[in-house]
Order: sequence, then C-alpha cells, then structure tokens
Amino acid sequence: MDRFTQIETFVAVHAKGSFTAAAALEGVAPAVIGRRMDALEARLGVRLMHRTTRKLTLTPEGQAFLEDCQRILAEMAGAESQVSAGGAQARGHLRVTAPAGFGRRHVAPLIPLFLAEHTQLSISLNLADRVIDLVNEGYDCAVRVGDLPDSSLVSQRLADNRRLVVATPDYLRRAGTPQHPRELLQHACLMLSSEASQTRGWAFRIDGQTHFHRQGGRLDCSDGQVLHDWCLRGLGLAWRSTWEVAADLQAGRLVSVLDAFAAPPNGIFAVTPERHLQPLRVRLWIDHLRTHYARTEYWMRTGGAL
Amino acid sequence: MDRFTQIETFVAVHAKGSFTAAAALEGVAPAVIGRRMDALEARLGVRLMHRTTRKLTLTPEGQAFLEDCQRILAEMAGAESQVSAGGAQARGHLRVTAPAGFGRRHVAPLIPLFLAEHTQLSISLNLADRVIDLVNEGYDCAVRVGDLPDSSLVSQRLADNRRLVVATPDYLRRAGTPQHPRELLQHACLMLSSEASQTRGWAFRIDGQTHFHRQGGRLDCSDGQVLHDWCLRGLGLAWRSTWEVAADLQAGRLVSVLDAFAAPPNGIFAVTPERHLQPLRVRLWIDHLRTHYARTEYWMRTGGAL
DNA sequence: TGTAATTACGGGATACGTAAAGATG
DNA sequence: CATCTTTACGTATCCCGTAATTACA
Repeated sequence: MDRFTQIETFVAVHAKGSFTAAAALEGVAPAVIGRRMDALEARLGVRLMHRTTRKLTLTPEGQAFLEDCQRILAEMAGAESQVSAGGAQARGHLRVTAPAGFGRRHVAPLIPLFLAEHTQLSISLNLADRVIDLVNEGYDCAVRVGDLPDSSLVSQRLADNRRLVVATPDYLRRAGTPQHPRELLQHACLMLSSEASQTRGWAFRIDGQTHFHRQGGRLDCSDGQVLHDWCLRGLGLAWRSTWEVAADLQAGRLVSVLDAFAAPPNGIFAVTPERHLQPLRVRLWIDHLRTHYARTEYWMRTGGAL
Repeated sequence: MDRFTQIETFVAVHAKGSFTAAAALEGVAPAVIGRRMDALEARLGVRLMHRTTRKLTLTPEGQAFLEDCQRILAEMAGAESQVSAGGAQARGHLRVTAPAGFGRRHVAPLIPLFLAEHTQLSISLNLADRVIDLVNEGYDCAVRVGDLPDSSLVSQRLADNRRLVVATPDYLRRAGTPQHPRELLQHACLMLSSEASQTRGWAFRIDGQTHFHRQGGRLDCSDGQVLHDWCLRGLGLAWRSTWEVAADLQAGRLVSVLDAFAAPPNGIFAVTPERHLQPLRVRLWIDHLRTHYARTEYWMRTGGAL
C-alpha cells in the first residue's frame, strides 16, 4: 500500500474529523478510508486514533505522528513542485551553447528580454564553434545551424535558414549579375576554405538536381566572418547564410543573386538531450527563440523566396 | 504508483549508479527500476537523470530533487520509527489510572522500578475510585479490581483476587472461629455499606451454589479502608480482598476463616482501549504489572488455597 | 561484443466500489 | 433511530517477473 497515500489519508481524516468526510474529500468510498487506516496502523504496529462511529480521538502516538506527517507532506509537495514542470515560473539556471557567430548576432541579443521575463532564472551562454557534449558538460540546450544534429540528441527546428549568394551592388555593377550558377566561374567567388576540406562548396538546385560550385577566386579564408567582410568591401561574391547577411540585405549594402537556383533551406535547430520531460526553463527558452525567430522577419525576407 | 517507493528507488539508483545495481539492492527485476523512474519522471514532468547504458547523469532538477528526497526519506523513517511499536525503547508518556486503595498499595510501589527501566518514559498515575473514561480522558491503561470491565474496552487479567473473611486472632479467641457461613449470624460482621446499596454482600460457595451473607453487626462503613482498620482493632470479621490484607495475614495480625467456602476468585485487570496495536509503553507496563503480581506471592499465599 | 537499459507479455496480488451489517450516541 | 464505521464480495487495475530487443562503450 502506498505509504504516502496512507499518511495523506491519515491527515485528511484528522482534518475532516470522520472517515466519511475524508472519503468524500478524496473521492473514494468510505470503506477505503477505513482500510487505509487499518493498513497504516498495522504497518506501524500502533493505533493512531480510537474510532467510534461518532468521534475520532487521536492517541498520543497519533498526535505525534500526525505532526510529522503534516510536515512531511508539506515538504514532499514542496520538493515536487520545485522540480515539477507544472510550476508556472521558471527557476534555476539555464545553460545554453551556440555557434560563435550566430550566437553573437541572434542568441545573445534575445537573452536580456528572456531574463527580464523570468526573474527567478539565471543564464550561462557559451559561444563556441566546437561541438559540445550537452549531457556531460551540463548544457540544457544548444543552438545549431544547418547541419544535421548529433544522433541521440533531439532537435527542434526553430527557423529555416537559407544560403544565398550575395555581393555589393557596386561589385555587381562592375562584374555583372550572374543569371546561372555556371556563370560563377567568371566571378570572384570568396570561398570558405577548410583544412579538412569538408566544404562541399556552394549548393544550387538546378532542374531538381543539387549541384556544388567549388571554383574559388583569388581569395579564400577559413573564417566566414572574414569572407563576409571581404564581400562587403566589394571583393566578390560570397555564399552566406541569411542570418548573417539579412541586415546587409535589408540596408541595401548587399544584394542576393541566383535566388532562383537556391538550394532547399536547411534549418536553425534547438538541440536538447531529451525530447520529453524537459525542464520548464528549457521549454520556455526554446519557445522564446522560436517566437522571436518567427517574428523577426528581417532575416527571412531575402527576396520573398522563403 | 507508490510515490514513496518511487523516491526510494530514485535515491537507490543514484547511490548505486545503475538501474541493475539498484534492482539487486531492492530485490526486484531491473525492468521494474526503469519503470519506476519512468513513472516518477512522468509524474513530475521532468527528467531527473539522463540515462545511457553506461552512465547515469543527474539533471539539475534531479540534483535538487535528490537532496529533497534524501531528507524526506530520513524524516519519514524517523517519524515512523518514533511511533512504531517496533522500537525496543519505550518513550513518551504513560497515563495510568487505578482505584485509590489498590493503587496506593500495589501500583504506585511498582512505578519507580518501571521508570528506572525505561529512562525515556514519563508516567502519570491517577488514583481515583470513580470510573474513568479511558479514551476521552487520555488514559493508556486502567487497573480494575474485581468487577467486570466496561464494554468496548479490553481487559487483560493480571492476577487472581480472592475475597476472604478475616479477623484478628484475638477476636477469634473471644468470639470463636466460624466453621460455616451460617455461623456468621452470631458474629460481628463489619459490612460495607453503600448509598446505592448495590453491595451484594459477602459471597460464599456452598455445595456448588453461591450464597450471599448480608447480615451486619453493630458497625458498618462505606469505606473499605475503615473496615480494614476496625478489623485490625479486633472489632469483628471483615470480608476483604487478598491484596488488602495479605500483609496482615503474612504478619499474623489477621487470620482468614471459612476458606473452604470461599467464592471463586475474581481478578485484577489491566483495561485498555484496544487489544491490538497497543503502544510499546503500554505493553511493557502491563507486562511489568503481570510479572510483579505473579512474583510477589506475598498476597497470594493466603492459606494455600489459591 | 558484452553489458545495461528497454520493451512486450502474461499472471497474480491487491486495492477499489457496492451493498449489507454492525455499532454508537 | 439516524449516522458512521465495518465487513463481505466480485471486479478491475496495475505492478511485477521473464525474456527478447535495443542501445551504448
């Protein structure tokens, strides 16, 4: 028999003053209350209350045990509500990691509002491009862009992310605007270089087929931020994520080209160790990100494509 | 599902570091541990530990909840052991009531030893001849002599009690020793008088029949102690309980007569509100009384009859 | 590849509800 | 005599153990 139910019943019986009333309170048959009390007293080996049909009288043991029970029930309720996701208020400490570039631009700015909305919460934001072991390093949530998340972890799509070929209007005036990916061979393409040479190049969708453009120009770099800067200086075309260039497109500093051949969008994901039973703070945080990413259309409107 | 078992399991899993080890500890199948953890996490709506086949990692919620659980388990165990009859040491407060005369002579003297044997115990002894409502006045135990105890209460026989006709040797020398109850008509019988006149007289067993002698002499009183004193002064015969006159018989101050016609012994009882589930202190107290009443043969040896 | 967690499944203990009986003031 | 507790009894639940499966290092 459930020991907690037993002491709950005991406390309820004392509070209501009769088995019948306690039964009504707990929504069970009166007989059940009597049996629970029998079981509790039998287990303890001591009588807790003298029972007549008219009056229930606590024994000295019952008196002492009642006080303990009341305290324990209160502590149990407190412990569970502290931890339970049912609480409306998020508490504790949220640990988030994100890629450095994206995090600086699109995670860090969203944190002050979230912190203000949840005053019982503290946050650690880790910005790093290395792959983080969420579980072992104690992170609640990672933001990942583009590539497929780790196995055994769970990802939720926060927003679409599109890769675009961009350049300054000035560059396009000088070099011309390419109308087809094959024309890129005649342009200054600012390629991302990698020691691991895992970069597959710029992806395009041509007649239902995915093609990759790998032909670089006179400049390449292993750092996307640098490519971005070079592109802004009119040094050539770059293949960048919308989240990186949205502001520049909005301001007219950059223009996107070859939108008709853009590859299917990949995503921006929230990655967590578990799909279910997430702490409230994590669910609220992911909601926060999703809401703002959906609302801040500044990075989505890249020609109306998406 | 038993909430108490759930948190016990949770604590055990953390302590042993794996479900399998916790299962062995609790003597159940490993699958059971997993299901209990599932149920606990589902009920709380939050994950308490990240589980792989090799390592269990507490989540922040799990960490916090674990500490609460450990404290609650300790308090639960404490509360139950405090109250449970399983504890070897009697504690708390024992409330006893007894008839005034009997209590002064045969209850109060036994209390100092009992108190010394149970140092965690305190005792209240109420001596009164009125009938006490054990439950409502908060008594653990009453000692009753002779008559049948109240209904709905439970009595345990502590010792036999015999009523005897006694007198001083001097009186018998003067008035003669009666050989049959009918000869009492010629003696100075010190009768107990009562306003309620519920006294049935002196009971004798004659040829298998119970007879009552009601013929008084020149003296009667409503107080047994007074009759006793008069008897000791040689004023006549008295019909007294062995517990009252045992010391006098032992010392030769009184002699019993008509032992062959003595009525069947009635008893000395311990009366409690309940038969089962008695507090440890009550069981020990009753044992104490029974043991000493059986051992202190001074009041039993009243001619070898009993 | 071996160990541990999980899932599937069948059986059995047990707690429940209903209704009648007993107790109490 | 009304009300509350207790008992009797049939039923449904759910919890467990076994064994096969999956996941992880």
